[in-house]
Amino acid sequence: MISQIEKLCLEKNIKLTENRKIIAKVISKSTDHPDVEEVYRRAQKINNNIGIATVYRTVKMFEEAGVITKHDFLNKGRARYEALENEDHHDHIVDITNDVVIEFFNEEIEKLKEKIAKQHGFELVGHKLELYCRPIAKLK
Amino acid sequence: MISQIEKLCLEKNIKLTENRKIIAKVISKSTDHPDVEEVYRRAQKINNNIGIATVYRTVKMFEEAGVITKHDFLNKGRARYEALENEDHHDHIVDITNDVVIEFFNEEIEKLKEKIAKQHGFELVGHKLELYCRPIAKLK
DNA sequence: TTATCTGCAAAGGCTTTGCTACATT
DNA sequence: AATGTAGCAAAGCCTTTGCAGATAA
Repeated sequence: MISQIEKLCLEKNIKLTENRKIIAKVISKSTDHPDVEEVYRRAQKINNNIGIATVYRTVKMFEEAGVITKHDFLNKGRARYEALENEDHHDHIVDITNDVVIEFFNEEIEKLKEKIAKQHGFELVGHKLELYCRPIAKLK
Repeated sequence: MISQIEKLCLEKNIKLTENRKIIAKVISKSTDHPDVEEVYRRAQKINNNIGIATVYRTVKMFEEAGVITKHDFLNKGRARYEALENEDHHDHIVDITNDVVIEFFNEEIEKLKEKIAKQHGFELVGHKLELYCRPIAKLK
């Protein structure tokens, strides 16, 4: 089973070494937007010879090639990564109580972003939308 | 003329020393979301005895008190600040060609943010929306 | 006086990079 | 053989912090 990351790497002529395959696999299988330390930890379970510098170099490379996406939720100064699966762009709700990230997609927001950019004389090339939230307390 | 920052500090019982007044003034007068180095440079023109540690301490304090707002446009890992004037919340268009930041407000987006949070069972407590754009090339 | 603030330099956290050995073509 | 890759440790960048002197209430 080839991951989306590996597929994109092939398309973009990024050589997939053993280490890179491991890192690609770890990120592909993660649904929790792990940071570099966490990717490193998970990668080490597969091959404990891997160095953290390699993880840093690889995620940077994947990100610059547009193969994975980088986030810095809450401006914490610590990068977190996710694979970008197919074309399904999405935004994020950050549950600040439980430190959990939830993905969502909203067509209206997508349209508004384009519209606003255009109104100001710009072409939209990227964006960032994060909603910081607390779970609504359930009443008994 | 008392700035909005000073006013908020009074309300929140933040002691306004000479240095803090200078920093408040610098940020109040800036429309370009300066980073710490830049606030420091501008503050030094007013009093060249001020240290950069004081700037770091002060902007952090102002930010935690909700008196100014911190950004990290494009995840560059460098904080930039702006005063929050009255209640006029706004989002940002980042012109990546000219490295200029433009503010905008869109009522529909505001409503959608609330709605999306609610749909997912959350209460919205904050958010971040940045549109990364390029100016549309003018045709002759 | 007592608590707070400030400047400086040192330390911290995350990330990048120089170097040398290693792997792959 | 030649080019690119990896691990380690060192360096870099932005930010925070310990400390001692200065300031303010």
